[in-house]
Amino acid sequence: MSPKPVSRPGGRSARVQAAVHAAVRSLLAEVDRSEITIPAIADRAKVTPSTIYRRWGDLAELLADVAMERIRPDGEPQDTGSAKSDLAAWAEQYAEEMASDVGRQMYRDILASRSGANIPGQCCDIVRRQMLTLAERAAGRSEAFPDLEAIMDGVVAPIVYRILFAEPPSQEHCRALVEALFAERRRRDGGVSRDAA
Amino acid sequence: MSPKPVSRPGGRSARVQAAVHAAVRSLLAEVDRSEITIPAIADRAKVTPSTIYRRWGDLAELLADVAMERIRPDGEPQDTGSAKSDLAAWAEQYAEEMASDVGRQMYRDILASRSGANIPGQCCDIVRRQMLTLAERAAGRSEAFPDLEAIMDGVVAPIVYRILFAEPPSQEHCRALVEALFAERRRRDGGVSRDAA
DNA sequence: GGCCTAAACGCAAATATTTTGCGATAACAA
DNA sequence: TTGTTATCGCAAAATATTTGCGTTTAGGCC
Repeated sequence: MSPKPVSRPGGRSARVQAAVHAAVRSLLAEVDRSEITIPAIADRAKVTPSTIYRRWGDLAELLADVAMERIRPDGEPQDTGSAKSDLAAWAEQYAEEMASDVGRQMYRDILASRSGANIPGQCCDIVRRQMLTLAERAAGRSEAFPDLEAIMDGVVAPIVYRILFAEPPSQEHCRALVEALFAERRRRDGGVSRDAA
Repeated sequence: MSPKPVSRPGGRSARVQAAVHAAVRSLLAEVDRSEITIPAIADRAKVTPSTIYRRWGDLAELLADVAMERIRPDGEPQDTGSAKSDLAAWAEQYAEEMASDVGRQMYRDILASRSGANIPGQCCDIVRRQMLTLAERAAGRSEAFPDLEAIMDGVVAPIVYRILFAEPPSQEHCRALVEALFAERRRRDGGVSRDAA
C-alpha cells in the first residue's frame, strides 16, 4: 500500500510528505543504502517512525514513491528539428540519466514495489507519454513516426534492459536502435511486424 | 554479500543450504510475500536465524540466490528444425514462464540483489548462453543466425521489459519479434545496425 | 584410520526495527 | 465558529537483526 490516497492533503500532511521525501533524497545521496532505514529517515525528517510506517507501509514503498517522483521528466523532450533526431536525442539522454547509479537505483526501487498501484506500469506510462508528444510533434510537421509499441520494443526496452542487467548502452548504440527502427518502419510502411501487445 | 564462496561445501553446509532453499521455495508457493521472513524460513528449515543471516546477509540476497537457482534452464533449448523456429519457440516458452507470477517475482528478486556478485549480469549471461547454443546449432546446419547482441535487443529485452513494466507479450508478439529480427538480418547482412554495447 | 585447524552452526543476550493502542492536533466541512 | 475524523506523536509491545561465545564437523595432514 504505497502512498495512500491522501484524503486530506492539506498543510500538515503535505509538510510531512515533503520532509520525508527530502530526507530520503538526501540520505540516498549521502550514505550507503544499507544505512537507509525508516528510523534514520524519520530522524532526519523530524517525524516519528510510526508516521512513515502508517503512511507508506514499508521502506520499499517509500523508496518506490520517491523514485517515481524523481523519474518524472522535467519538461517536454527536446525539439531538434526532425522526428528521428528527436527520438535519438531523447534516447541518448534517457539512457545517460538512467545508467547513472541513481537512475539504475530508481528503476530497482520501482520494481521492488509491491503495492497494488502498479508502480512499474506508471513508470512505463510516463515514457509512453513522452513518446506521444514526440509523435504529435512529428504529426504536426507531417513527418512519419514509428508506432508507439514499436518504440517501446525497439528503443526503450533495449536501453532499460541493458541498464538493469548488463552494461549501459553507448550513445552510438542508442542512435543505432533509433536508426534501425526508422529503417524498418520505412521498409514496410504500416506493416504488421509489431502488432498489439 | 550473497551466498558466500562456500569454502567448505561438504555435508553439513550443503544440507543447510538445501534445507533453506527448500523452505524458501515452499513458502513462496504457500504464503503471502509479506509473511516470508528470515525467522519464518529458519523455522521451516530447522535452522537458527543467525545461520541464515551470517551466510546470506539479508532476505533480499537469499531470495536472489533462490531465484537464480530457479531461473536456470533445465536443459538445452528445444530443437524444432530451423534456426528461426528454434528462436521463436525459445522466446515463446521463455515469455510464458517469466510472465507467471513466480517468473516475474524471480526477476524482481534478482534485480533487488545488492551483492557485489552482479546477479543480474549472471541472469543475463544464462540467456546469452542459451542463445549461443542456438547459434552453434544453426552454424552446424549452415544456417544464418542473428548476432547475439541483436537478439538481446530485439527479442529478449522487449519480452523482459514488457513482463516487468507492462503487460506480458503474447505468443504472436514474441513470434513477430523474432520475425522482424530475421527480416532485418537478411536485409543488411553482416550490417552495422547493431554494434557493440 | 586418528588428529588438527578453522569454517560453519546453535544458542542466547543485546540492539534495532516494526507494530499497535491511545490521546492530541489540525484539516476540512457545515 | 464548531464538529468530525484523518493524521500525527508518543510509548509500550512484538519482531527482527546483530553479535559473542562455545560446540560441531568438514577437509587437510600425518
